[in-house]
Amino acid sequence: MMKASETVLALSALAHDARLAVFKLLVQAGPEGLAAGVIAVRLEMAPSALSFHLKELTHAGLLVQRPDGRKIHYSANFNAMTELIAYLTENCCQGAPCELNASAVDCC
Amino acid sequence: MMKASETVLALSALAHDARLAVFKLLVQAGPEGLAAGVIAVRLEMAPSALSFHLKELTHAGLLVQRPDGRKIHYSANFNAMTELIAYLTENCCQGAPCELNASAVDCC
DNA sequence: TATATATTTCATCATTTAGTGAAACAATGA
DNA sequence: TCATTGTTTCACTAAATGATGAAATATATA
Repeated sequence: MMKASETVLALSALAHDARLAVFKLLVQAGPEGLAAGVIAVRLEMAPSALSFHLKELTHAGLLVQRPDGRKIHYSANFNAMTELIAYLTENCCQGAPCELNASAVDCC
Repeated sequence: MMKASETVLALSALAHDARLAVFKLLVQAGPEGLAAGVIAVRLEMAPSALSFHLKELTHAGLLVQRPDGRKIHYSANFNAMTELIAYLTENCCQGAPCELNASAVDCC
């Protein structure tokens, strides 16, 4: 189970346009992930800016790094995201039951 | 369905120790919510600091304000939280299926 | 070894965020 | 009306965040 401090770290990491876009892209890319340079091209970001955001997401445990020659592949840590959602769901449902909408139910 | 920009706003609002604590407290408190002063006492926060954070959460759509005499009651907007969770769940599950852990499934 | 490629790190700067205490505002009750 | 209570707003300050471009690092290839 996730601690509040870890949750805040993960939320902070995702609470930025560019970082949320990076995470979504890497979720779409699947377990193999994408090289930093590919992400930079796809999202039209400066390499140094992207590197900064990748570090934030990785530090929060939401991304995993894997060296591949002179490239570095980043991929989404699905387990961390699942734990984050679980934490929020618990806090959402505590006290009063919540009705998840169709899309959320379909998804899992 | 939630937009990315709205999601970032909600995530930013929750990405702070004090604000996450406020939101959790108000979820526990249920639909009636709590007066600002009660929240301040429970969480040992300065009134002006709390007011700042309540404004952030309200602006993000996560809280609802209700005047009650000279008190102001704040309550959690469960629908907004549900939408936020739905957005994250969709992004979590897109590309590769995710297995929600037991606590999350039990909850809803 | 020299060069090119991929990414990170660093220094700098502007912006945003958050805490503090005083003052202001609104609503109630004497 | 005056004082009290509950909350917000304001001005100020400190700290954190994010963008930028240059330099550094590491790996691969000629």
